[in-house]
Amino acid sequence: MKKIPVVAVVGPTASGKSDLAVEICLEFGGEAVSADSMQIYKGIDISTAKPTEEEKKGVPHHMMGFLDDTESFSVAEYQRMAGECIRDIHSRGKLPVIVGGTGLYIDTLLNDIKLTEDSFDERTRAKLLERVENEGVESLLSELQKVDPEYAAKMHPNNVKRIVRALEVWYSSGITMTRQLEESHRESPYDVCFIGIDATDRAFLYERINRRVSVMLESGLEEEAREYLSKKNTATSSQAIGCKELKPYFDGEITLSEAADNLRQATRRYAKRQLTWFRRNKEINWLMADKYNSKKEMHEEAFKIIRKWKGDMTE
RNA sequence: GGGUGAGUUCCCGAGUGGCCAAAGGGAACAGACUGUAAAUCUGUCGUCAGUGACUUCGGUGGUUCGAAUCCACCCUCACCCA
Repeated sequence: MKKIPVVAVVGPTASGKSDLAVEICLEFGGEAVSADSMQIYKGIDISTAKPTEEEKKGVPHHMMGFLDDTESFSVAEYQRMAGECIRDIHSRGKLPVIVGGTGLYIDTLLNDIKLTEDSFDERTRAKLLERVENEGVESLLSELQKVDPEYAAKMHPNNVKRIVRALEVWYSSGITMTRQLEESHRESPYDVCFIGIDATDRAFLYERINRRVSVMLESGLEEEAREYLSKKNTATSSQAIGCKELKPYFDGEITLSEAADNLRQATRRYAKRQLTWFRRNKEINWLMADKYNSKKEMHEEAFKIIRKWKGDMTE
């Protein structure tokens, strides 16, 4: 079976992914598919740094701003929906360009990871969490040791979330995490050209983040956060960096400038984690943003990589 | 000018004679990550060699077998009285 060609633009927040993706779409006739766990939400446009209509330059962007921020979302749904987008774009003779910083979403989508059926069970999870409260994690960890010693060995006792999830998978589907991990890998239907943006000097990235936060504040982040926080959003979106950092300021606990500093710091730490995630993907062609004199120069470099990849494919 | 309190490793902050390279937290760096992932978890964190050595706790000098911890003087900061 012939694989679907896909370009993936990855990297830490504020590195210039959105920009590059738009230029790639323009150059190669593509459409963007966002791979961002927060940009899927409606509203919170400023805090999630969604590209504006102007910045999109007429390029269609999928998987962005379609979900109400009171709703939860998961990788599985992302995988299914984004997969449909890719097939649709490809069927129309266009090049799908995945852009985003959510490593889990990207890997799950592009490696076509097979997720366990029926392994998502809120009630089981709630029960397990309750047991953590009453019995302590150790009890659950030793239970996991019995059903899946291999996975349990990798778990640190503080890693409550993963221990609980492993047991949740086991009780709801009868499959151990170790088995799930083994069986999840299958032949990907995509031929991916990965472009990553990083910088030789971390400070370069951090400065960009700092600046971006200032711009967000100037563009009305405060208002957006007030509005967002006024609603009840217990779901996935409340984890987003942006509104939650401003809350202590609204509550009068800290000053605006302190909140802004916290926001910058949280974003920098996030960028660091993104880098850690992407660095293990050896297929990524890294572009060092601080090595180029202009955006255009970096974009040209990306084009070159893509042309070569396309050439290799048709051979 | 007088009085009181304080100065600790990048930051905050414990430590009041040996068990102190110095608790704890933060930052930073590195790593993990398979249905909450912008979340969550882990490791390192004075220097060098890797069971040891060396340099640190405002400065200088002293007491002591031994000091971040005690004494003297000095410097800086905060508050109070003038």
